[in-house]
Amino acid sequence: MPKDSFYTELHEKMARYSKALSHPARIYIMDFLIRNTSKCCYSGDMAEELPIARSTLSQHLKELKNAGLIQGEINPPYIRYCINRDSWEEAKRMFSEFLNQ
Amino acid sequence: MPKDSFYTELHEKMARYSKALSHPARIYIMDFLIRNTSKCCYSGDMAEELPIARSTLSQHLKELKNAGLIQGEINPPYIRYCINRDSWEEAKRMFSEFLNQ
DNA sequence: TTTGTATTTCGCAAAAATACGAAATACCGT
DNA sequence: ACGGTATTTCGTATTTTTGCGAAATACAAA
Repeated sequence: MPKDSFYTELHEKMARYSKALSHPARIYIMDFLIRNTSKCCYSGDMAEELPIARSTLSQHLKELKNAGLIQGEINPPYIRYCINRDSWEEAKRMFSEFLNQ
Repeated sequence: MPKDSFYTELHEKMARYSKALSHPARIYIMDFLIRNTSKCCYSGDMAEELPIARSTLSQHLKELKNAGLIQGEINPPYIRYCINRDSWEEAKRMFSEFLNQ
């Protein structure tokens, strides 16, 4: 079913990525994951640094996951999060084209 | 008064710019303004293309203005909008650093 | 001074985002 | 089977965003 919208797929996608990054906690999380690609990044690692409840952090992680920017590798009871490289590359490309056109 | 927040100025700013771009209509507007730097860009020009009420468009313009991304040159009854080059350059720099770190 | 034009502001309603604590989940070690 | 641990989901409250039409604004032209 083709997207029934006035806006282009590109515009919708840009807006979706932007929205995912529109909260300082989520910027923090992405920053954390980017700077620690080698480390295991558990929810708890970030929860210790961030001044928000664990359930709230969990929601932010879910939103980033829904936007496709991150993924969680389940290893109960831990969940190791990391950047979704494909989406991240796409986001990079789109932002860079948009910003530098 | 120093910002009393856990997050850095940079993170706050990134989130603010992202939020400004978190709606397809606002992506559309920015795109329009970027592609028409030579033209006069009146609210009405965009209102004719966008499938939203003029008052709604006006609100989106206000948000982009509040985020510092655009500015309006008043020439009643017209208002000519354009990219705020300084902020735009800053946003470019910040996004590119963030995305490519 | 009245009329017209482009745009914004106001007032409101509906939807979405944000946040928390409590409860649920899912596995491990004992 | 029973706790212990890390994390998520649920229920709920508050705030913010989005959207519209009607009214207001501000100037130009007649």
